[in-house]
Amino acid sequence: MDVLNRDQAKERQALQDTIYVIGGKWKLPIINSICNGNKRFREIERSIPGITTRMLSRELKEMEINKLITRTVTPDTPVSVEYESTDYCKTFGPVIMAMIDWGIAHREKIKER
Amino acid sequence: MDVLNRDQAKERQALQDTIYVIGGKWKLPIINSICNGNKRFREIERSIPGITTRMLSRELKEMEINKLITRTVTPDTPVSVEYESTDYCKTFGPVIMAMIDWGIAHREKIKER
DNA sequence: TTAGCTGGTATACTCTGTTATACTGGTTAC
DNA sequence: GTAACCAGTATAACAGAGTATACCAGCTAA
Repeated sequence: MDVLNRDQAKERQALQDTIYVIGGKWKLPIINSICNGNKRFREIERSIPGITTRMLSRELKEMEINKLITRTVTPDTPVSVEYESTDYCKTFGPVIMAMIDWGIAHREKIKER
Repeated sequence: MDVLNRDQAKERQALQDTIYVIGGKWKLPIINSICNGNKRFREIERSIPGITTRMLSRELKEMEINKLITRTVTPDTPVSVEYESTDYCKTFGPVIMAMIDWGIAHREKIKER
């Protein structure tokens, strides 16, 4: 395999790795919501119309395991739970921004017709 | 809804639009492969280990319908089929690059441990 | 002539992401 | 006391993305 093909394979691998981590319908919207300052479960839920409590619960758990977010329980009355994005999570910033830009341009393009 | 929230809703919508268009396991790797100069069916197939002819065939059809790629048949003997990315498809460049960058950094990070 | 390339299609199946709906236990407000 | 909020869990079912395997017709090089 020559240098060019080695790079292509590496890039394909990297692309597929990323898809593996943030694939699915909800992970990026959740990350985006939390990065926008939403901390509470119901707050995040409301910020993403269509998501169910079950999906949100599952995704948050998985993302906590993968160190993308932290879950902090404050045992006051009433108990409050706060989710926050880790620095690692914030490295998705450029990916999310690129996708937002594309989505906005896409809508503009459709509107034009 | 105030200005800030309107923006958040717009960004979330754009993000979800993009996920809708390029979601799934194979679309971005296929786009990337074609943008890297692979034109022939088997060539693309070989460049993406693990993909089946069925998935590749299905995705290529859908992407052709959505004007992301063109399919050109040259009726020589033997018949040759060439796929090429459209300019519209190339607008995914920044998204793909951001994801490749993330994937590479992700591997580096894992290697470190 | 037989093996292997091309560009796919056909059939059947699995799997899991996703949805739908209901429910819990504790707290606060009216 | 009852309605509504919080942070979820439980159960069941579904749809479709993805896999596995075989096969086709036409061509070609050994």
